[in-house]
Amino acid sequence: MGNDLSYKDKKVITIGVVRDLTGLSERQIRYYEERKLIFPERTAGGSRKYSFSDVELLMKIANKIEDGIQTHEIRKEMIREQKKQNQDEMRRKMIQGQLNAQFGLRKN
Amino acid sequence: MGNDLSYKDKKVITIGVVRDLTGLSERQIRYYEERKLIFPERTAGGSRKYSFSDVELLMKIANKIEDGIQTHEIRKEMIREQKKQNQDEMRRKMIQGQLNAQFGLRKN
DNA sequence: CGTGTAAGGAATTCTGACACG
DNA sequence: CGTGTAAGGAATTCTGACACG
Repeated sequence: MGNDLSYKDKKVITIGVVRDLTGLSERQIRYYEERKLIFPERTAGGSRKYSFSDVELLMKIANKIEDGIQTHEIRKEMIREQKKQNQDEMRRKMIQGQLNAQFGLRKN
Repeated sequence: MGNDLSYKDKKVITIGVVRDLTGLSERQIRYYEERKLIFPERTAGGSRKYSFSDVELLMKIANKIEDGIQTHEIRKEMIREQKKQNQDEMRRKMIQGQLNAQFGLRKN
């Protein structure tokens, strides 16, 4: 079933609150976006909006940076993980598709 | 076990986003606070912060207002519900206490 | 009673740049 | 490379008040 995109992934938190939640500076938070590690949405007026998932991700990123890993490396890691997840999702869907074809109408 | 106070109840959403999420005006949102129906937290600078629960509650409130119910009535309803919940919680705890006393150490 | 609005000010956020290392 | 900072401007939010009904 398609994930609800419930609270955890809704982009509703402005950068100031994210700063307070993570302890990072706004500069850092914006920089990680520049390096394509994080992707906030924007309000009509142009302010960034983050989700709780983003907040968690930011803390993971901050930890890696503290360990001396560069943003470029972090990005590659993230892309790798993303690919893997996509594959898993693909497999899951294909198997479900097979089952549906043979035993019918269980709507994904 | 004490609820995690996870995403749903964390006060992190500024009034502008709440406005967009609920379709209410900022005026309405602030007024319902004045009438003690909703209790946002504040940032260091004094801006209001709401939770997803608050957003849901606001929409319920808005529905009741549309039905012609006055804020004072809504407040009484809410207090009634709150009392009931407290009682239920109290009973639950007492029963748990009894069980612990007789059969020991299952930590709530 | 519930809501809109104009008013003035303060807090928030934005971008692009310079600095350091 | 990652981060701090001062700069100027725009968007956001706040409060108290007047208005209407």
